[in-house]
Amino acid sequence: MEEHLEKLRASGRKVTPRRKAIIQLFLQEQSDLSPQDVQEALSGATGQFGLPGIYRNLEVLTTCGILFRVVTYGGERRYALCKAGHGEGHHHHIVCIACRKVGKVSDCLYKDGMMVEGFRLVSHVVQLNGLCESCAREKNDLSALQELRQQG
Amino acid sequence: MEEHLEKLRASGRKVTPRRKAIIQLFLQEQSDLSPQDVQEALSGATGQFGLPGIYRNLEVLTTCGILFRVVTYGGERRYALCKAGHGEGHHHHIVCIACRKVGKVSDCLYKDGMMVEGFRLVSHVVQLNGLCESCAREKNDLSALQELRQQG
DNA sequence: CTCTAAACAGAAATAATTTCCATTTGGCAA
DNA sequence: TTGCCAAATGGAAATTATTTCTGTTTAGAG
Repeated sequence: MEEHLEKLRASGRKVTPRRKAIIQLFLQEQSDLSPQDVQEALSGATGQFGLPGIYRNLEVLTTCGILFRVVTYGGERRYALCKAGHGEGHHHHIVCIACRKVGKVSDCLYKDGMMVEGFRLVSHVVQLNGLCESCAREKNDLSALQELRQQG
Repeated sequence: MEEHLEKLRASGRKVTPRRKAIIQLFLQEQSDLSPQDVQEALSGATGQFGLPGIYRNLEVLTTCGILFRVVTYGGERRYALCKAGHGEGHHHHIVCIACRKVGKVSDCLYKDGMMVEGFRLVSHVVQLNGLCESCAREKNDLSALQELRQQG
């Protein structure tokens, strides 16, 4: 937790109860969450959480590198805790399709500047989906995979 | 155009004036388009195009491989003409950040099944952004790049 | 030419996201 | 510690995006 708050301070933002509650939630839930998920999870506990505030805070937490926005082909808005430490540079994430655990991918196969099909690469969006070690051991049936393969 | 209509027929869908008009639009505009862009472009020409119909058709055209949905970190809904021919398998696209030209990336560096950071890769989302040959020649000033680098 | 499943039109419902503004608060400076 | 002020909050309301529904039309097989 403290390491996350440090990122907030480093970017000149305030540490507020709301932000701590949201970070706490992401720490508990190991999955990625939509703004609606966050509202549902936090409502009741600490009074009401309005969606506007949640949007604002998810945005702030993403800006200062505490969360990242998961990329899907469907474009749904979902966030997860960024696994990179403060100051670490370019990286991507890989999400386990079974347990939603998030891993950090430091050495991306694509490097900005490289040539691809006649284009010079300037930026790239990469989101990997896979099975983490423990889930891979459990799931030797591939049926669930097929289902999830298309989700991006 | 005909090659696109063939994809429609191949998937058992009907070739309708609406669908032809949408494909035609994407053929003219070389950029990627949102449903709203499509509505604006097509309204007036052939009477009214309601957004519900546009959503439906963009979805259909995507399903049968004529369009693809561009992936961005922001999650906006934008479509572009798929560069892959009928029956071609797994591929990604690279978009020129200057002229929006789309290129096909057939041999992705990531392969499902490979191991990445302890995960077994099941699916992956890749969207590349770069400069096509002609734009790269023009733009030796990097200022525009910086601006676009974050867009995903 | 007929018939039928698929497509269309568009109103309306729903859901997602942003804007606004009055009130409160974290954290720095005195 | 206390006070200040920019930043954060709360929540209503506006806006925009997306889906659902229903009755009508049409592409294209036979």
